[in-house]
Amino acid sequence: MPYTFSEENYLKAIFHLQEKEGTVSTNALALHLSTRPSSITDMMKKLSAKNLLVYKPYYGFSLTSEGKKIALTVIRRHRLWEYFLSEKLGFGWDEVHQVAEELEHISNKKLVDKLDAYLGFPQFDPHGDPIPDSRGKFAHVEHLPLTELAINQQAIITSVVNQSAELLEALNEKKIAIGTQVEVKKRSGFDLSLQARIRNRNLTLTEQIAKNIYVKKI
Amino acid sequence: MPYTFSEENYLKAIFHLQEKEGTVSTNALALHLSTRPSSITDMMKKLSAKNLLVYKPYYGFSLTSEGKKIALTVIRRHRLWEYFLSEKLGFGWDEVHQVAEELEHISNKKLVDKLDAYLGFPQFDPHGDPIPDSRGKFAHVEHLPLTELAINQQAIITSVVNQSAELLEALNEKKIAIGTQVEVKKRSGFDLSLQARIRNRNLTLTEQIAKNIYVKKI
DNA sequence: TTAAAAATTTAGACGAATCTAAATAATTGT
DNA sequence: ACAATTATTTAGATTCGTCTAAATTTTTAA
Ligand SMILES: [Mn+2]
Ligand SMILES: [Mn+2]
Ligand SMILES: [Mn+2]
Ligand SMILES: [Mn+2]
Repeated sequence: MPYTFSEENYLKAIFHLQEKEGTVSTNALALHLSTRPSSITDMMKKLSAKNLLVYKPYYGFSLTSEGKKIALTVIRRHRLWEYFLSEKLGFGWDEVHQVAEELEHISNKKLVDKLDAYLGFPQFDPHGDPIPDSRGKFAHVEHLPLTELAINQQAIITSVVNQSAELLEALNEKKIAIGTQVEVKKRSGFDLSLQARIRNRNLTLTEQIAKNIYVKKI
Repeated sequence: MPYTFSEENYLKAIFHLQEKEGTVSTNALALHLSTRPSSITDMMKKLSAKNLLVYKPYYGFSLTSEGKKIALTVIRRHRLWEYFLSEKLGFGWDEVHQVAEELEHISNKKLVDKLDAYLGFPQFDPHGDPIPDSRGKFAHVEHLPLTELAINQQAIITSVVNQSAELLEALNEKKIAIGTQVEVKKRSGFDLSLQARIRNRNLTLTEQIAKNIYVKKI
C-alpha cells in the first residue's frame, strides 16, 4: 500500500501518456521522466511484479486497474495541492506545478480528503485540468484546441495542456488565463497563426501556442 | 542544499536530543530514530563529511552551526504544518505529528514562507512548542514542568513535551489542552501523583503525566 | 528479403540507507 | 587494576533507483 515516490511518478506518467497518445513506449516514458530507457525497463519489472501494470518484454506495457487507481490518486493529490497553492497561498499558475510535484507524494488519505473539503471540493486545478474525487471520478468537459475553433465562434478557455513555465509566462504576458473569453477572427493559411479577440484586444497567437489552449464554445 | 529525508530526520533528532539531554549518544539516537546503532555511525560519517556535524569516532558528535540551521528549518516546517493541519484542516493534536513528519521534508522556501504568512505567523504549534521564524529565531517562554509547580499557584499549560498519541489521547479525555488553566492542590509523597483543579473539577494526575506537562505561572 | 537503423533489454556498476554479526574501544564495579 | 559489561564501530550484505555500455529484438527501407 505504501508506494515510493518513484513508483508514483512512473504510474502517473504512464497514465498521462496513455491518455494523450493512446500508447506508451519505453523511450517516450524515459523522455517524459528524464531518465534512461534502461531505468524504465527496470521499473516496469518491479511494477508488473506488483500487478500495477502488465508487461511483456519488447511488447510494451499498460496499467492494470489497480495501477490506474493509484495514478488517479496521485493526480488527485497533485491537483488539489496546485489549487491550494494557487487559491490559498497566492502562487502563480506557472509556479504551482513544481511544488505540487513533491506534495503529491504525501499519501495520508485523511489529509487529502480534509484538504479537499477545506478547499470546497474544487473541480478544476489552476490549469483547468479536472480534479478526481475521492473515488477517482472527475468532471468531463467538452472542449477542443483553439486551433480547431471555428472563426467568429465565441468560446472560453478551459485548460492549457502544456504546462511549461515558458508557455505559462507567455500567456501571463498576454493576459490569457483559464476562463478568459476568446474568439478567432482569422487563421493564416501560411503559418497557421491566428488573430484572436481577447479582452477587447486583437492578439496574434502562433500555432504552437494555440494548440496548447483548449476552449469550450459558448 | 537539497538534503535527503533521512539526513533531515537525523539532524532534527540530534538537535532535539541535544536540547533535552545536553548530549547525544549513538545508542540514544538509534533509539530515538528506531534504527540500529551501526546505521547511526554510518550517517554520522556522511553528515560530518558535509560539515553538518563534528564527529570523532568513540568521542561523540555535535551539530555545526550549519547543521543547527538546517535542523531549525525542518522544525519550522514541521510545526507550521502541524498548525495548518490543526487550525485549517481540523486535525486533532494527537494526529498532526505523524502527518507533519512527512510534510516537513518539502523544502521549497517560498512554500514555507507563504504558508507562514497565510497562517498569520503563528508563534506556537498545537503542542505549545515555539515555531522558528524564517531566520530560525523563536519565542522563549518561561515555563516549568507541572511536577514543580508550587501548591495553590495558578498557571496555564504552555506545552506538552512527550507527543505520543497515547499521552495526547489521555489528555483529551481529561479535557486538558494548551492554554488550559491549572492549579495544584496537593502532591502525594508516596507516588508523586497530584491533585489538580482544572476547569472547576478536581483531577488526579500521575507523575508520568504531570512531568510531560509544562506550565507558566499567572 | 535482408541489411541498416532504431528500440528495447540485459549486464554490471554505483550511491544511499539500512541491516546483522563480529570486532574493538570505553566504562564500571569489585 | 582489571575483568566483565556496555557502547560503538567495522565488515559485509541487501534493496532501491539509477546509470553506461553491450547485447538483442523489432522495425524500416533499399
Ligand atoms: Mn512527483
Ligand atoms: Mn495542473
Ligand atoms: Mn520526518
Ligand atoms: Mn508539535
